[in-house]
Amino acid sequence: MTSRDPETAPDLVIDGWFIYMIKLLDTGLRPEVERIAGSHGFTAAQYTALTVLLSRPGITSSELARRSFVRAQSMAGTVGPLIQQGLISRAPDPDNARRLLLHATPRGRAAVTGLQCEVAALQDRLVTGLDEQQLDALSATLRILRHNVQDLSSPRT
Amino acid sequence: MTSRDPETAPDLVIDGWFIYMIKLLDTGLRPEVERIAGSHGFTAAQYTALTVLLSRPGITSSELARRSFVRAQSMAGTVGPLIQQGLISRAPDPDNARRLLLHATPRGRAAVTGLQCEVAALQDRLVTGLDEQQLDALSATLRILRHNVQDLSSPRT
DNA sequence: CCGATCTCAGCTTAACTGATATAA
DNA sequence: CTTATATCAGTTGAGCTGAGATCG
Repeated sequence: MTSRDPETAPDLVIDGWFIYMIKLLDTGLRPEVERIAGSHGFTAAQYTALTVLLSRPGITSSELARRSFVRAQSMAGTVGPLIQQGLISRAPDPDNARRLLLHATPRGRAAVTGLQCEVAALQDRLVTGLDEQQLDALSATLRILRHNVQDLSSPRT
Repeated sequence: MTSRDPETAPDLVIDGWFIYMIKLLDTGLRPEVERIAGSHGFTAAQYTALTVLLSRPGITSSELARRSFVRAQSMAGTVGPLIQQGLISRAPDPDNARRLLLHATPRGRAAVTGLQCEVAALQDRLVTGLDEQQLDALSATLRILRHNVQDLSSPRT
């Protein structure tokens, strides 16, 4: 068999290949994540925000936005409905009245628990074929990439 | 200084961490890619499609869509303006009249060349701090992830 | 008649910008 | 006064679904 079929031809490494590949993976995963989140009444962004909030209780919406590389307005639109539904509580910081601290409520925590298993199963399918060493290397590399992306906003010293 | 500041606390590995991280990187990179593409009159999706087309001349819009994990209609909306502008040519496959084969025109190729350098520079900033071995490992791992994402559409053996 | 390609039309998610009020 | 937070309003990019038409 020759490699004349375009579908089976090897990938060409092009300029910006890593950026292209990240976008590609995100595009391919998004429908699955949306399907999982949607089956529990969430959007993908809401699920993500709630999950991050579980590991960062007491964060503000602005801080959540910065960590997620979006504007405060965008994050407000994401967490707003969750507050309305009583899945996230919001109370002023006693030390700084302009900051509104977010916490997942028991209902919010319960609502997201079921999703975690399904997303973990999706991730298992994503990393099929990688051994422990490759998974560790990927984790370490992704941390570095994340740090570098943070620096994109402030390129100057 | 202790690690009590939430901004400097270590990342917690949560369920779906890889999926979350891919989304995060894409979100952080997208504004930069849009800025680069926009400064040359393209959208990010148009730049991506044109770049892929350069490495896959003679592909159809549907095949391009499959490779990009989007629907044929979405890809048609992306490449349509490029055809209008004369940056992509489209001609029927002599062997199969219902297939319309796409080729980048000389103008299309020239238009995208300037972008490649800027995107390559962005990628250099993205992978700052990774050594050759880590870059090779990342390339290999991303190929596996891409293959696994392709299988998400056809989950059964 | 079925399947794949292509097109038209409308919808949704989730980001964006700009402007404004408030509080440290 | 300046800065950070929060909110209101409108815009954009880029996916999606559904309903045809055409060709093999």
